Amino acid sequence: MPRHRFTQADVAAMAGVSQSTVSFVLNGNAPIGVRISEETRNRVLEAIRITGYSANPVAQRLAGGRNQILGVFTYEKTFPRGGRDFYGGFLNGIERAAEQLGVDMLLFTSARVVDGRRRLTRDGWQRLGLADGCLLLGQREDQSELQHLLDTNYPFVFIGKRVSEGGRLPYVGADYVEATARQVGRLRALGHTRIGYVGPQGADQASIDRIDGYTRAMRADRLPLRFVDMHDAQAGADEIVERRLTAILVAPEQSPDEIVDALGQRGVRMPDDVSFLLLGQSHHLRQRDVSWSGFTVPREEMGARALVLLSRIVDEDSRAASDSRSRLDDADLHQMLPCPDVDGTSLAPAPISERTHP
Amino acid sequence: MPRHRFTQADVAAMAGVSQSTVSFVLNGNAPIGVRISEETRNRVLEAIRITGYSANPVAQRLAGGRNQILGVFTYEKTFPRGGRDFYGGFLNGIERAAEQLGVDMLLFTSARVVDGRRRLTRDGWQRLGLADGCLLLGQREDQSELQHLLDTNYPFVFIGKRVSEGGRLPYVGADYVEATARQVGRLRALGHTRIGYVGPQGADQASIDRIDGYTRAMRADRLPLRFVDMHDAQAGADEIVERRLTAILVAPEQSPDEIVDALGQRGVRMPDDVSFLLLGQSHHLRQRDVSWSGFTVPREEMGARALVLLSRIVDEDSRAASDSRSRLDDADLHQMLPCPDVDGTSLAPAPISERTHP
DNA sequence: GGGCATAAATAATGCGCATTATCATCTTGA
DNA sequence: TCAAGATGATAATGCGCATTATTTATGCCC
Repeated sequence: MPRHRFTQADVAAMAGVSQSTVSFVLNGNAPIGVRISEETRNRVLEAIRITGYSANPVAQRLAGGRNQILGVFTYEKTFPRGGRDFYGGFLNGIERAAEQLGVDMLLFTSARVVDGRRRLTRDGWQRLGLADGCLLLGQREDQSELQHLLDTNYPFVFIGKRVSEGGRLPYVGADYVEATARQVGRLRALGHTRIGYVGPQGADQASIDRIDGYTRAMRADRLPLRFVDMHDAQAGADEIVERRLTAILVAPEQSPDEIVDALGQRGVRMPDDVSFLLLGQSHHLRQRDVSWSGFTVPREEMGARALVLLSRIVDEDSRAASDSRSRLDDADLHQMLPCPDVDGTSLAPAPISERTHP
Repeated sequence: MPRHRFTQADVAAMAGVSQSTVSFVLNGNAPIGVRISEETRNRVLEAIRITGYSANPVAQRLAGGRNQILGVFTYEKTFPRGGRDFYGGFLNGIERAAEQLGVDMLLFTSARVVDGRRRLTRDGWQRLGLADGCLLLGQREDQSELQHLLDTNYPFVFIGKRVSEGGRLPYVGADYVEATARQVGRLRALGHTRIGYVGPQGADQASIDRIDGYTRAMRADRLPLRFVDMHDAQAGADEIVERRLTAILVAPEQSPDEIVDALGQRGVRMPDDVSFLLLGQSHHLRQRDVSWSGFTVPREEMGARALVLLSRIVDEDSRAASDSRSRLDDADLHQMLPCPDVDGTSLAPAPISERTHP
């Protein structure tokens, strides 16, 4: 039999006051018309100290309050499997922030899985209510789900840029556009002009932004775009050789190893003949010992910032009634973090031949 | 304004019955004296289908029911940091099981940190009540905390063997004793006799069990024990050379790399001169490319089994009143999983010289 | 036709808290 | 002197559900 834990009523009895008084003391913010004298306040606090009382988070939540739980919903499986780690970095940052904020993390592992992806269905949706708010991670969110989120005014934050829904989706993203353009700059500075791009051309924001950054930077320098199809590593390698590319920007979905292998078979060496810049960390857990140049996505920082933002949104919501003006502006709600460069061993100056005959 | 979600009362109204009837239909188990006709039952179910009703887990919990949340408490930080990954494998298995059981995972990241370790203090303790039960991971649990857990009858399961508290702590552990003894057997079969042990001699169960397995196996073969102090890698390497050891069992807390390096400097090669068997996976995230022989701890399996066990305990508890006999016996409550051998490149037959002159 | 099981359900209660409405007791000012 | 505030609190309510106690038919036996 679960022994009775101290409740506000217990504390109240000990302090000789009513339960509501205890609640007011605890929450600090007594509504207009309710006042607690300093003397009573102290008696209550003393009783709390003695009993070691702490609020039952379930009851808090049911009564419409906050319960210091923030949820994490991932559209794919949360933990690394099959050699791919999508969320590790983010979770790290989230945990760090959660610790600092003093909140617990709820992973929605119960959500129904459809086509290998978790869905926020009607029943799954209701479970979100367990937490004060929720972080959303992953690519394949569903339009109707988003609409529902917005409709119900449930606090949430995306990790990763989201432009749909008229910019009403709060997110913390990585600035792929700027970072990718910057990589082109690095290559230009080393004399490269024949710069290719390898990566998916999908509709996900990361792909769009990387390609955008590549396209803009190349156009600004009046260089021709060279998209290499790496569906087949051998054919792709042939194409790279044929077009005499001296540098490749590689999206992390693509395993750069294979390309390097295929090029190696053709006598083309990395980085002397072809430089590689990786546009973010590889998702593949086991990489070989190559240290790639390129940029990294500040995943930890993104996770931490997202949780902090979510926490702020939750706070705002709870005092929305009393304090009309929202303190969260567009810059808070839509954060783009810079992606720092990485200096590895896959970047070298363009071959002399290319520099003399561009 | 969070739009009103469907409640049992809504469903009841639609079906023309009372809220309690809906509750009974949902839970299936109407108490003695309460009966619901098939016809009413169907009407309720139909209303549930139409509304898409699903229970509010918070209310469920407050009312003393279960809410399909299982907690995970780690004494160290949950996610990998500082190059060490303590829990990754476990979490993987836990998540898999959670998905199958249809429960959400709550990570108690809010617990107060004392001396770099999370503590289950009075306030942290109350928060456990958010979940139906909780898994405990990590080494440094506190005696009084354990007592409290037992006193309150809160459902929990340890990951990792626990022998204290008179065997009343449920756990899922790895059989280090058998696995370590088996490693001695592998070495014996290859002609080794001068077998050393490198690892902490602490009071944690894993160390105790590994040393126990080593000691027993060596004694059974009437071989002398050789504990090597690796506090200083150089001194340790000297000792290995001096004692002419041909094989070393290494606990994973110890980084085997350093030992091999130190030995290499003395012209002693792995595995030709000295074989190494690793007693479990290394916690160090970045290892070099050596593939160690030894055994692995089935962490995923442990995590999954522990969650399943926890779930069963929770279920038992809820029907403890009606069904007096407990269906969980000692073998359920104290599971030891075998640790499969790993064939790497660090194991070789004993040098000829040692075989002829043992 | 009164007592009495049985069937089929509902009403009522409480979980622990936040919040709203309400109530006493003092001041003041005119 | 008495209404109008101000002060300091309490009582009451409801969140959504599980559970216990109670009620209302209906058939059946003697």
